[in-house]
Parts: sequence; structure tokens; C-alpha cells
Amino acid sequence: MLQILDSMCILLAKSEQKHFSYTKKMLDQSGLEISPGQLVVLYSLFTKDNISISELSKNVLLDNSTLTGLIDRLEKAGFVMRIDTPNDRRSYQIILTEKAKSHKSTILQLMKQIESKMLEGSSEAEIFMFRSILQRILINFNS
Amino acid sequence: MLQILDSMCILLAKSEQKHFSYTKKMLDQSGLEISPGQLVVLYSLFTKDNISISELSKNVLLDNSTLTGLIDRLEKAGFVMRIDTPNDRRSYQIILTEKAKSHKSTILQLMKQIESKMLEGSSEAEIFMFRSILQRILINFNS
DNA sequence: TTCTTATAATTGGTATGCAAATTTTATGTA
DNA sequence: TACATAAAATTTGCATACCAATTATAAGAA
Repeated sequence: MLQILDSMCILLAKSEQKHFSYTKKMLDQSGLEISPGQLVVLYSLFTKDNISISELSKNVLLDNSTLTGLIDRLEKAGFVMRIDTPNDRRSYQIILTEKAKSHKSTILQLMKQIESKMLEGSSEAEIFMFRSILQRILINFNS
Repeated sequence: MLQILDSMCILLAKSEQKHFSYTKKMLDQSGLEISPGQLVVLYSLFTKDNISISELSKNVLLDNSTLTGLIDRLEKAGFVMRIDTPNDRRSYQIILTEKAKSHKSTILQLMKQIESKMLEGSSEAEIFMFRSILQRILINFNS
């Protein structure tokens, strides 16, 4: 085992790095023309779209400025549209296109596949504990 | 709990994202003038320096091209030096400066502090299992 | 020795991410 | 109404990361 991985922080970082690379590889192979960052945005929009950038930023834990670029690329690729918000000319509503909706099940299936790969060899009990520790980490770093 | 976090993959990604931000904040406050990426490189070099970029890239699980920039900034900040490799004019050896060595204990202490924050509220047994699952994830994504 | 192939490091292009600054529009106050 | 303040989105600048291409050098084969 590499020396740096004796640090739990670095182990976490590298696990995510490899997860990101694997996700990117799988998306490339799928032909969906979606990036890992876009995947998270779409996943959130599948549950609730027709919301502003600011609302979306809360849902996906990303800064507005990060979302601007992500939405630009998603819009260019035909997965979402910006439509005017009534009574507020500062903001837009982000809505899914038919193209996005038509790929929903494929996308969700791919995500399940990646999750399976990630958790291969771990028991239900281990996964349950893993989830609760990650949730605690998120809370710890937000306070 | 946010909807997107029902995906273990996204939960992992967001945990690391928050860890990264927290590390950046702590480093900023410390006045060390080191970035999170540089921290990992220094941590590895503390164990073994006087190695080439290629060797280092294996030790820190980063691409050569990523390391070039990181080493550039570390060199500029006076933490490392590139010295010529004897008998191979293509490569350099990366060595720590006295400045880097003088900050070693401060840096290691800061890392411990971040790890403590991260794992706050988790038991030894939970941490042990957490580590082993992360290691398995790393293996899963590398095969 | 010459040519091919491989290796070391860098550069350039793209995708995250954030913070700070900016632009435009709303809202609240005098 | 006029002005100050707030909010929504974007832009800019910086730090990761990767891949693909490039440059320089080394090593092996003919």
C-alpha cells in the first residue's frame, strides 16, 4: 500500500479521484456525451427541474459560478434549457429537455452500475456504516 | 438530507469536495502558503524525496502533467528544488528545501487536525471499517 | 553507427470547483 | 420618487486533474 494512503484524508481524496475517472470512462463509453459533473446536475433535475440556478446550487451543493458553466454545456448539448422566470428578469428557470428525459433510465442505470462497481465486495452492513460515516463527514466539515 | 446524497457515489464525491474546501481554509489560515494539492506532494516527499517526477507520480497517484504544475508552484514558493539527474538529461530529481523540512512538523500536525475534524464522532471500529472500504473502492476502480 | 523505439518532462486543451468582482434587476427605505 | 441595499447570474482568476501531443534524450536493433 502506498505511503500517502496511511492518511485517511488522502485515502478519501484518492478514492474519489478514481471514482471520478471511472465515471468519466464509463460515460465516454456510453456515448451519452455527458460529463461527470453534468451527471450530478441531471440526477438532481430528474427529481426536480424548473428551478433557478440558485435553487439548483443548493440541491447539488455547487457554487452558482460553477453551475453557470455546467448549465452552459448542458444547454449546448441539448439536455436543458434556460427559460425566463416570470416577474424576475434576473433569473432563469432550468428545465429538462425531452432529450434529457428520454435518456433518464439509461443514465440512472449507468449510475447504478458505477455504484455497484464501487461497492463490489462490501456487505450490506458495511455499506450502511460507510454511508453513515460519509454523512457524518459532510456534517463535520460544514460546522 | 439532500436528494442527490441517496447516491453513494455522489455522497463520496461531496464528502471529498467538502474535505478539500476545509483543507484549503485551514491552510489559508495557517499562513503556510501551501495549497491542498501541494500538501499531498510534500507529505509524500517527507517520506522519500530526491526522486524523479515519474517516480513521484507513482507515489502520489497523479499524472506527470499534473505534477509539473504542482512542482512549479512548490519550487516558486521555495519548498522544493529540481536538480539534474546524473546520466539522464531528460529528468530531474525533486528534493525538499530546508524551508520545507523546517515546516514538516507544522504540516503534519495540521493534517492530523484535519483528519480529527473529519472523523469526529466516529469510533475506532467504524474508522477501521471505513478505511478498509475506501481501500477496496480504490482497488475496485483500478481493475 | 544509424535508425527505430521508448522514456521523461512539459505544454495545451478541457472539465471541475471556489472566491471575488461585476452586471443587471429587485427590494426596502427615506 | 430617489437612493441604498440585496439578490441572481455571470465573468475572471486560480488550483486541481486528465489526456493527447510535443520536445528532448536514452536505449535497443539493424
